[in-house]
Amino acid sequence: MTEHQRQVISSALEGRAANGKMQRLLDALPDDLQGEMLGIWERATVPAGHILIEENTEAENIGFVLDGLLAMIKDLPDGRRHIIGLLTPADLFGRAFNGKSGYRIEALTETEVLTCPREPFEALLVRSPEAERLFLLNVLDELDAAREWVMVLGSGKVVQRVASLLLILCRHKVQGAIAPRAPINLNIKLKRVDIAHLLGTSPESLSRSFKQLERDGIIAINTPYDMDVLDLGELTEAAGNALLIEDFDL
Amino acid sequence: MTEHQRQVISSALEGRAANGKMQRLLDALPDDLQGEMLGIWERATVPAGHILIEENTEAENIGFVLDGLLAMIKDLPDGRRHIIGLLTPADLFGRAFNGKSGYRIEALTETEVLTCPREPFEALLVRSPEAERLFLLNVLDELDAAREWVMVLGSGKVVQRVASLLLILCRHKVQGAIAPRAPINLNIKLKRVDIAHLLGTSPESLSRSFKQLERDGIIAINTPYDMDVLDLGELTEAAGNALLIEDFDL
DNA sequence: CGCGGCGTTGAACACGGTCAATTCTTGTGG
DNA sequence: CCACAAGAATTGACCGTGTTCAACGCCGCG
Repeated sequence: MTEHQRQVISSALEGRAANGKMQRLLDALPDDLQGEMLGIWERATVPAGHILIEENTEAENIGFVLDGLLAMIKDLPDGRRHIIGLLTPADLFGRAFNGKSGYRIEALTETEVLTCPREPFEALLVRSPEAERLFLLNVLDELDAAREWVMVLGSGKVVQRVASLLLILCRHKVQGAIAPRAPINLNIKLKRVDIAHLLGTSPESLSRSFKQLERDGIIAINTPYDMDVLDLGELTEAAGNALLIEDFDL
Repeated sequence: MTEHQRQVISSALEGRAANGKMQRLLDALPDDLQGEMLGIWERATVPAGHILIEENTEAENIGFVLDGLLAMIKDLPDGRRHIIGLLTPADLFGRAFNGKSGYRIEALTETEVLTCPREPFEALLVRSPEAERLFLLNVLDELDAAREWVMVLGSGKVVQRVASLLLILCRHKVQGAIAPRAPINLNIKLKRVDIAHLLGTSPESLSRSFKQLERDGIIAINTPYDMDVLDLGELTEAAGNALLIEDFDL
């Protein structure tokens, strides 16, 4: 690894949420591959609304989110759109080994990403079982996340889905920290419309659900993008499913 | 590989839907590992209703479906249940490398499976990059399937979800066969209640949706478990989303 | 023959989607 | 700094869809 490469990466990671994970990923690689891995990545800043991977194309790039928020989006023939999942810092996206994508990747906010061409990335995975193992674990996590969404969307009522979303955000926020008794402050970076598309509902219904949770004393809404979860237990209750409880040591 | 092992496996695969895939998986392995892989599997027949992997436990087994139908099921606190996904012949289940499972695996019909202890399976994947690659590809497929469900469940109307389900079943049935013009006969092995839990709706709504599709001339219902898809194009239309169209060469 | 599981049908009601109007916020230019 | 415009969120009213509850028909089985 050249000094130049080290600098590119360390400056890219500077102060980013994705820093820790990226470091762990790199450390798990054999020394000689670390340099190779670093050498193929390039940093980019994309504005909100930018499309990183088009639907139904063989994606030629693999990406790694440093900062910001991306979404996997599917447009329906009737003009509606559906958000299949979110990509947050430290998430990988792109379709290594996996053909064309059935949805597109779009930036919901201005986003910092590392990208690299698919070919050398795949080649590196093929050559390095360690790298492939890391990638496999990453895919397994994505699979869990996707199944979790299946559960959330299967739950009938909208309030339950909203509660579930908030729970997931909470979990993401506290990230293994010990039992959070105090209110958890959430900084939502999604517009109401986007949340609606994510939960398969309308902005109007969302608004009502949020209000209901607030009336029930479960959350406090400061601005549409800033709210506090007052009672995690009640929130879990409101979600109606037994998701994620074990992730907080209540 | 001993002659005995060959016989165990070949008799297990005899006439099974999973035969082709299993053979392909084995062929991709280096010779010396084929025997090892075969040696750890054991065949079992489980009755409908049997639970193969309990929720929230570290699953000690990996499984491979030979025949029948399994489901990933999550029980909700309010007594309702939700089916997250189905496992059909040639599907792998269990949680290699992946900790405890958030749902349980239950047999919906009498099912034939191959099972093996998790430890040696993982060990084999670690030792053989080829095996790991196969596993990775399998997980990637599961991920696609899970995301597909996310889309299906996100679509508002029940008829659309039902149509989507039928489409998926059709695709599964014709499996790469060339353009099916004639009616496609579907043999549904799911009870109405199970379909309801899978689609996040009620049996009553299901019944009405099926009837509507029949009234529209899209399907013909012979018995609740036996129906013909008369017009694949219309069915796709009714599904409302652009899923899977490219999978049939219409 | 009667019982029980399963699927369907019908009616009443609740939930959520849709449309329209209003408020709040944000960003722009005077 | 204020006025104004555009976008976003909320609120309210209405209506379609789906859930719920109940009753009925259909088999398969004891």
